[in-house]
Amino acid sequence: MGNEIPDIVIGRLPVYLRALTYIAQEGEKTNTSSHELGRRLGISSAQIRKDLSHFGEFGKQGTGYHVQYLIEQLRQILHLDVEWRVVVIGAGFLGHALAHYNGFQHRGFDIQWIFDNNSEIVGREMNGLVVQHIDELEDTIWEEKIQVAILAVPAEAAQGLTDLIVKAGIRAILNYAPINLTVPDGVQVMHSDPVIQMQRMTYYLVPPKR
Amino acid sequence: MGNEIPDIVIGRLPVYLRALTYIAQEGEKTNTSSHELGRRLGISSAQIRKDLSHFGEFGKQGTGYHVQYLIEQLRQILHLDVEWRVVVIGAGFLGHALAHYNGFQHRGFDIQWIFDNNSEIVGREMNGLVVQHIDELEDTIWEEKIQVAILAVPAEAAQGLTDLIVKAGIRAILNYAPINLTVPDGVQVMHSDPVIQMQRMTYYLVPPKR
DNA sequence: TTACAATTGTGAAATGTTACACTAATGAGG
DNA sequence: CCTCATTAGTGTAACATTTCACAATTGTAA
Repeated sequence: MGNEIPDIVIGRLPVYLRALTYIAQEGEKTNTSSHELGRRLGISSAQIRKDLSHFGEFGKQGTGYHVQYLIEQLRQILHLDVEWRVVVIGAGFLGHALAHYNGFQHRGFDIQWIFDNNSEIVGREMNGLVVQHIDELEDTIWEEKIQVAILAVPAEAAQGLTDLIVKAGIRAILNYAPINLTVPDGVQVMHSDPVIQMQRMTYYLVPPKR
Repeated sequence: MGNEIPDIVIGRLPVYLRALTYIAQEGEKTNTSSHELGRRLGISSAQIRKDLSHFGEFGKQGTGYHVQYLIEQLRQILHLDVEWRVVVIGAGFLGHALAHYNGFQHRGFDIQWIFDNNSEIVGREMNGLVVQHIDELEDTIWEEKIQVAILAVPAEAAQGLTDLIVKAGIRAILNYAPINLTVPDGVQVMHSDPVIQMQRMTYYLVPPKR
């Protein structure tokens, strides 16, 4: 008991949650099984059962899992039963896209601020948000007790801003800058560099002849 | 001999490559070591050496790795010695951001086409590219022998388009739609749903009291 | 009421990954 | 030439993750 739950298990839970949400939306079934989930996700049913078993017994032999109940349980486990307020840092093309993406809503996140250092962009309106000057970033995080940030700035600026926002209280960073960030223990970072992901795929491809 | 190289090893190579590129740009050293790389990336030096040893002997005892040489070797391993031509599917806010991102250049990728089904967007110019109608997608992939695609469309459209582009010859897909794609064997897919990444982090955070 | 198909949760086995610890090579400095 | 600090590559041990396989439970249908 009291074992650490592997990171890799945590990483799959949001995927399960997303798949369950689709099943719920389809509205055809109130129940599902590890086999169905596994088939949809390309994961073995045993792994899904094992993963869930770290947190409790959510299913029923013979009938499987009640979709809505499992969704609620997963949301609790992942701390998504409250809505996390998020700052976006950088209002260039990517920040602009993030501000306009409505997929955060209903999945646990609410983008409430967007910042940039470019005075031509500051003050502009993006999907209901007004771009703030980056000088106000530190105070905003501090005063509003924001814990989650999305970094959408050039690589050169990323580490400096990271140090600043961590000092101000940020505890989770989704980083789009193509650079490896260094953060203190206890601060979560996820990296999202599209080129890294594409380079990972080309290894398996046969290069074009030209 | 002839062993399969683990996916997880392949996944780290692009990260090594990116770090080496920064070291090369800094221009202060022509050589580096597994220890330095590890320190920068938060990875153990033993792991870096082990990973590289799958592909050959690139270093020299006592002196480490020649940065430029290792960069070239990694680019070859990852099939980045030719430039991959890429189609972006979806010219909404995200597609727009991708079209304007110049970070693909010099890292092995060249976005040459962008498609959308919205006639109000088709014909618009984005960073030198003209948005094409999605009806031309299949023929373009086929005729130009494109193997890499970035999907930036709503979830509802993603699987249908995936089936279409795979049939047309696409072999690697970077998917931004918040849905799990099903593809035939031999087709690579990487998923990039920001919400999944954020949900993974909130598990480790203490939720705000409100 | 009984038989049966479906399904979970889980120990144990199998497989995969990382870390350790050591040998051998290298170059710098005396 | 010798010594020493540095470092790669690697076999093996330690650790982590996945898969297997099965008992137990459930609901359905005869």
